[in-house]
Amino acid sequence: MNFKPAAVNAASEKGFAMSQMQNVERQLREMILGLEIGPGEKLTERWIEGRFGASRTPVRAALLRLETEGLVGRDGRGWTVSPINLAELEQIAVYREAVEVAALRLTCMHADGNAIDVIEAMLDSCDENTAREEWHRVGMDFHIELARLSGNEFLFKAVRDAMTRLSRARWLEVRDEAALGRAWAEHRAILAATRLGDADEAARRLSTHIVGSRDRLVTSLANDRRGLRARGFAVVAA
Amino acid sequence: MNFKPAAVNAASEKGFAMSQMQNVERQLREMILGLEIGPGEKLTERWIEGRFGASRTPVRAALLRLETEGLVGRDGRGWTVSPINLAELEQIAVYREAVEVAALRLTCMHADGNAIDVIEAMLDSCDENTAREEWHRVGMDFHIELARLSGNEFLFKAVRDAMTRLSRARWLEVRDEAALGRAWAEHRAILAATRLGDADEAARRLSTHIVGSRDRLVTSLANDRRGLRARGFAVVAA
DNA sequence: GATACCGGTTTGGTATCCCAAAATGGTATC
DNA sequence: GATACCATTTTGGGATACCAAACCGGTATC
Repeated sequence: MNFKPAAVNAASEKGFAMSQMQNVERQLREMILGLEIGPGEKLTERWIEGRFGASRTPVRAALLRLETEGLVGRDGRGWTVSPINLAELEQIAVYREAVEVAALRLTCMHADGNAIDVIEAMLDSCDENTAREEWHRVGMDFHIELARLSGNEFLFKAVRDAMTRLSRARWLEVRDEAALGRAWAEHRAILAATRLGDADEAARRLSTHIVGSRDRLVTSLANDRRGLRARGFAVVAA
Repeated sequence: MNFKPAAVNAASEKGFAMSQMQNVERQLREMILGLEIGPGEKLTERWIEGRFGASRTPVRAALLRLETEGLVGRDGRGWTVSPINLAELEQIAVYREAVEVAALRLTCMHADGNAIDVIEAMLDSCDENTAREEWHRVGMDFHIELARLSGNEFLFKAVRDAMTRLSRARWLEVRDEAALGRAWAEHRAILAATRLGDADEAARRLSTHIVGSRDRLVTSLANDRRGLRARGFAVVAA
């Protein structure tokens, strides 16, 4: 029987036909990033199949794609949601710094005021009434969109990929209002230097921002490991 | 019928059990990188299925993986071997420079003489009697292994991925003996600076090497576009 | 109580079948 | 000769059936 109950409706989003594979991939990614499925949890193709009303063929394809994003991994024969790995987070920070700084330097060489205005507007859209989740999302998009301005597809994808991998950890981070404010100030300073085309200054500020961000993140997670463990989240030490 | 004729034998390489997916992926990658299937050529799942004696399920899985490597891409509904894209090659050079330099700087901070000896021995293994194909392979492995020494998995994978994407283009490049000698000299100079832990010097030489390499590559391919076209290879302009 | 063993169950890997959409090729029309 | 049109074939997307290996629970043995 080729009857697909609910998934096919969810698929047609604004009349946009989506393949089952894309559906499963998107929904599963959201569940993983939204921590609806905890880091370290086991996944079976059959569970996913039942959960999303798709057969194993698209499920399998989606898993293969998510594997390349580092969101799921193989555990022997089966599938596992990737645990939070502190050592990996530190390595990603180094990687991020390399690609983001390179992208930013490129951008500074042909800074486009309008494009920078758009990014600044993103930052402005967050105020004290904004949900924590939104701050989180905008904080990542800032880096991603900034990298996009470089015009280099590879640097852009590298940054986007790195942010995706950091996403869950950053969501788990206990962040106070002050830290968020500091981050936003740093974002604005980076933008300002970029607008002026001052590559060295922008690069320096971005590096500092990334390193500080990494330190706060790793410290927070290391301190809260007990709490995370209690929620059933696998956390691998640095 | 679940009978698998020859593929299963090729699979057990030194008693090493390999899944059909891995088999198809590896063989197809080799055919693409070895230009046995030309850039721009159309692929059908059914052709691959028949060619390697595997069913469509592992074939599709392999294609999905190769897609993330950039070796195949989607052309509407079907699959295509990625064409040689000059603009992309230039972007990859920028990307490479960012990640390779970052990796090299890390390596310089904890330079391991023995590890560097191993890489130098790789270079030494090439002489006037060495096949062109071997020079080609060692030239890539030099960069990959050097990146591995950084200890950063992400930088390493980024370099490996970049070299894979450059591989076919470099193989197509018309390279004279002199250019090869110059490249090897640059490799040795980079190693020497790295051995001394002179990060700035090593980084400078690596940057120069990459930029020079890019220029020669793009120029060569642009000049030879007619010849490549004649061989049935799709080449997209910068 | 710990452990080794065994049979049933689950699960990923694979082959195969069906379908709708897209490509193809031949034909009639202008 | 070019073009629009229709029948046929091909092809990728998806669903399902089957298998071998891994997993699990219970039992017997020490």
